[in-house]
Amino acid sequence: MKNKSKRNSIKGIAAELGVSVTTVSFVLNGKAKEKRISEAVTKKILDYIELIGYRPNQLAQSLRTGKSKIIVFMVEDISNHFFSRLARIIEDIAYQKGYKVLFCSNENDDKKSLELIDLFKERQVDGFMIVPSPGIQDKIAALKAEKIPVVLCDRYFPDLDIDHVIIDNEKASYCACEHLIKNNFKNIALITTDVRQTQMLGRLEGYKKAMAAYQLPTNVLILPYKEKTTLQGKESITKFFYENPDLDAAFFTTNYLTKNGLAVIKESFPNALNKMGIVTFDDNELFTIYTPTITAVSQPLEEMAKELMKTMLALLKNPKVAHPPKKIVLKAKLVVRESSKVKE
Amino acid sequence: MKNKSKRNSIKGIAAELGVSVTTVSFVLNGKAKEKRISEAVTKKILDYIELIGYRPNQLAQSLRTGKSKIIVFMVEDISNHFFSRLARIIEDIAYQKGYKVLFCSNENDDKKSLELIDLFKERQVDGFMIVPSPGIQDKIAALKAEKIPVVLCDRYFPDLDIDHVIIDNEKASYCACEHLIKNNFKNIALITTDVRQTQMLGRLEGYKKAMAAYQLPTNVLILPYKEKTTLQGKESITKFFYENPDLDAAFFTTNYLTKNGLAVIKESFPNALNKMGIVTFDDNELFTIYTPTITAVSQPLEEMAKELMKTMLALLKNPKVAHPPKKIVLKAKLVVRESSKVKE
DNA sequence: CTGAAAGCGCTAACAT
DNA sequence: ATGTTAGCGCTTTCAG
Repeated sequence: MKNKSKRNSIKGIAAELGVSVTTVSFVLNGKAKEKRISEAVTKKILDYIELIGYRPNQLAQSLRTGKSKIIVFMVEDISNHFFSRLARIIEDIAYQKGYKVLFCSNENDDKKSLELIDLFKERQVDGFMIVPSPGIQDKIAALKAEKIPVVLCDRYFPDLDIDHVIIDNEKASYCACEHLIKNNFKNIALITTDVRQTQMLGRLEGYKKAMAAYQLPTNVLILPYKEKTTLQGKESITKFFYENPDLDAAFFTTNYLTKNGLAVIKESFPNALNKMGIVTFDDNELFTIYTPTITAVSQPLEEMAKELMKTMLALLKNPKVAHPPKKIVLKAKLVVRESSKVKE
Repeated sequence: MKNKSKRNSIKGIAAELGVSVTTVSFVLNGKAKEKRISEAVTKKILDYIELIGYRPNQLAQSLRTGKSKIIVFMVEDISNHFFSRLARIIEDIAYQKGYKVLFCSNENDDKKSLELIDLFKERQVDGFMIVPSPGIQDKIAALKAEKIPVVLCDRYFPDLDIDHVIIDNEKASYCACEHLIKNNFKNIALITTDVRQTQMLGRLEGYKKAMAAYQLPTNVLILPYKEKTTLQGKESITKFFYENPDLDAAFFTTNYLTKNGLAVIKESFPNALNKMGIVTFDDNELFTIYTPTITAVSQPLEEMAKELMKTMLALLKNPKVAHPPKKIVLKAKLVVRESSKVKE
């Protein structure tokens, strides 16, 4: 028997078949016709490759061509329902197009983001799809300057001309609030975080504009991002509700806040559950089976993932060429359920 | 100014500094002492590297060393809460140890699994952590034969001597059932899928044994895996409940079944919600705020991830050496909540 | 039509 | 103590 380990390379194949590596390489890359390799030789090579189940070493290929066929999808937290669902869709599209996706979580932390980006640059990934932490504007600009494909997602930097796909947060928020208002809620709280990135600012703005438009008071609770899952966070919400007994509705700007908020309501204000209007950003299947079912601003995950990949693939095709950045703004959908119904 | 693009390699640095590539390489790899490079030269190189922000090309490094520092974590569906949470923990540990993780979803489909494995082998990943689909036993054996590190997760192949980390499904299931029984439920349904892998078989077996031990009747609904999220799946559950009006409790063997089950109960049997005993496999924060709160078999995610990575790292350290496979069986925890309380 | 050879960036055995 | 050099496996230019 042959030395298997040695045969698994172009060189080995060439030696075995008595042809040159060039010929093998051409055949492998479908350039047989173009380079006018004889039918016979082509077939011989193809058959042999089939026989030994040869697959080219992607590492070597990447080193040579400078393309790794890997793209990075950096999110806040891959275990967050919103991001993991996005990731799943992106995965499918990418694999279809011959790309692998490296997922990673930056926890919305600048240091971690920067480290990760550098790490992946060393690895020569072909592009970055990033849900950016607040302070990495310069790094993103640097990537673009280096002609490395970058697409931002969920939030972006207004000062930067970088491709991005986001939703119209302000409008989505405005609509959600208006919906509550039209259902007779008059004292609506906004529960949000101290994150000062575009997505959250937009949601806050939408709320403020809606309240102003209908001349209603604003009641905003801003929680530190760090408390997103802590007991402390729950306590702050509890306190806020106690101090504002007149509230008749609550709008949560992101899914982890909603979890905490619902927990607080259940624990400390059980009566409120059916009296208060409740709307949340980010949908979840479980909201359809909650009692009451929860009204949610549902982001178009499928569409976002598609646009993201479309934009990325376009950049990948021509990374060196300057192009006007694609700024894609999608619409979210308000899924009306029981929790925001008119109460008597 | 210097030609930046050219300087970003060992060769460039060596040229710039008038030393040899070897010296640079040694310094880079912390072998300065060992190879007795002079302090002065070492410092000069280090400083220069710092200055230009040089980072070695991992691709080239990998090609040379044969190690890519990438491990694969293949799960059923990365958007499934159970798997995405596992992934998040694994990600952290891996990065700490200098590894990146490529996540992918096989949808419990053999064809997809095999394709993915081959894809990643071409990419020379260092190891595989796999939640295997039912029919890839041979492929797993082949990987092991090739001395490629593999660790299975969540389920395994009893005929194969492969490292794995799983939970004691039978016992977890038995305990859950026993808990229901002790709370006076006498007609307990098991709602499961037709997946015939160890994890599901264990859960079924635990149920059967518990029912036998307490001389209670069994009521098993087995749903096709394909219907896991379809309307069809819901209809089957509805039908099952209609045809078995005596049921006083339901045990769902996996999280997507629970979602469907709760939906069905809410839609078609709203009274049952507070009368029936309900227990589910796989915990979810939302279960703590559901009404009633839902009793769940909670898998030790943190511990699973840690053991997985520990096992993988051990293999990685010495891939060529035969070793007795580590078969790690963890215990799940029953988190008792309102849904399984004694009803009157 | 096919082959020889350079080179992607890095490591490490071998030489000095 | 530092330099020379041979590859890792592949693509591609240039020569026949």
